[in-house]
Amino acid sequence: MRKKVKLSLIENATTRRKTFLKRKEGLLKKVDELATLCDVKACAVVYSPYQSTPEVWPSREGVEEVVSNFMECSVRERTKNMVDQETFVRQSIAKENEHLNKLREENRNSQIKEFMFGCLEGKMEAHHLDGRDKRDLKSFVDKYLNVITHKIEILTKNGESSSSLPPLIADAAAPINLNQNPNVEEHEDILSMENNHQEPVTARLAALTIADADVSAPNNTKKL
Amino acid sequence: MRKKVKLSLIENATTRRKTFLKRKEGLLKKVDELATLCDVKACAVVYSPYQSTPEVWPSREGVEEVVSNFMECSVRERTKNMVDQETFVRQSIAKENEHLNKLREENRNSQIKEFMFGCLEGKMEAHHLDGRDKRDLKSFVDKYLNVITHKIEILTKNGESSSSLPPLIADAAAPINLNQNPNVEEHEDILSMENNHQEPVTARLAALTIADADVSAPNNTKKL
DNA sequence: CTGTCTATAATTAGCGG
DNA sequence: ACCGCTAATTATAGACA
Repeated sequence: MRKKVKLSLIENATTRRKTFLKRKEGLLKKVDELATLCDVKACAVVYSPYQSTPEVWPSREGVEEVVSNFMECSVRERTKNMVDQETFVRQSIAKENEHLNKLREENRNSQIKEFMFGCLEGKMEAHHLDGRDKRDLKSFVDKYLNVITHKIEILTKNGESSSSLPPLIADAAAPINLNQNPNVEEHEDILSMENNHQEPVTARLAALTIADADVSAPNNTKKL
Repeated sequence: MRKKVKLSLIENATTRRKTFLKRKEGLLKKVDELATLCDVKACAVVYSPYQSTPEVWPSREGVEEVVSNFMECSVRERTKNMVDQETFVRQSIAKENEHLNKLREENRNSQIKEFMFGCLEGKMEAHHLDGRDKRDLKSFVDKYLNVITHKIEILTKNGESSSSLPPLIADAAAPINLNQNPNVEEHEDILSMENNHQEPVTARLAALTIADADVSAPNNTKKL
């Protein structure tokens, strides 16, 4: 499997040169596209140990024009929209961290959902929940129940006001029969629940609501 | 389906601005990566109507350093590795055309293969072949037959010299029975034929070889 | 307009010739 | 070294908030 390259100096000289040539190509293409699509003046200068003279885009004159315009600004002006490399990298890192946190969030949510549905199939014993897990699970179950309750209300009202649509949903007190499809791999997202699991699940969910999901000392250990 | 953007000035100003912002980001990131991965000095200057001062990477000093190095070269030197935009675009077009031709080639090959296998299932009547089609089909069939013949030779020799491996392939003179799997969708590539179709097909293919695949006036019409 | 999301297009790392 | 290929990563167009 192709590995995701680490963003740091490529040690192997052959590889480094190859990468350089490929990426320089790509870069010049990007500059060209940017200029063409958006009608802006731009230039790039790349100064490598592989060629005695720097390579530039779009042409010597083009570079000189852009650069002289740049040089004409006062230093104050020049500095205004400037991104120095350190700031740039810091910003990139910040962005990546944000993204990472989002992924962690998603991941945790999936685990909780997985666990919740696992419980409904009676596989509760395998996990040890700490305080945070319990709190999050409770809030997840609550959210789920709210959605279901809301749906039931809507549909009940519809069923009463207009008998033309047959009630789509079983009464919440109806007997529960979950295991008809015992190996469900994907559980639908709670916010986009269509019409699969939610009806007969209700009562069980309510029963499942964790009794002591309260206030143990906050504990950030991630295991769930 | 997201459409492949046409490489020309974006008419809609809002879209153009959005594209500009996104692509400028991407571009600066690429410059950063190139410099980091390959340890080269590089800079980019983008001069847009959206900001009063040009945006640069990696920093004012960085740009000035790279640019002054550039300016120090004699004009002759400067011009050496220069790519002016016109040449650049011409090269891009040439490359794209090459690619296009390769795709045409592939496409034609697929059609011929498709047709050949179609014939083996008796669906020959639907097509009208011109001279070129016939020639290409003949050469395709010949190639195919060569591969098969070669395989048979190899395997026959193996079978004789060492009876430990049972012959994997039927004798070419054996009765033909193609239609056991009548709706084959994918035919394996002729160069990587493993062990599916080729054996019983041989004799039929030979019989199919187009009688008059010869020398009608060259005709470039593409229909097959 | 500015930002987020997602499906698709584009780039490119690693490999084999 | 340089090409071409393909599978993987990355960029981004377009839709939406």
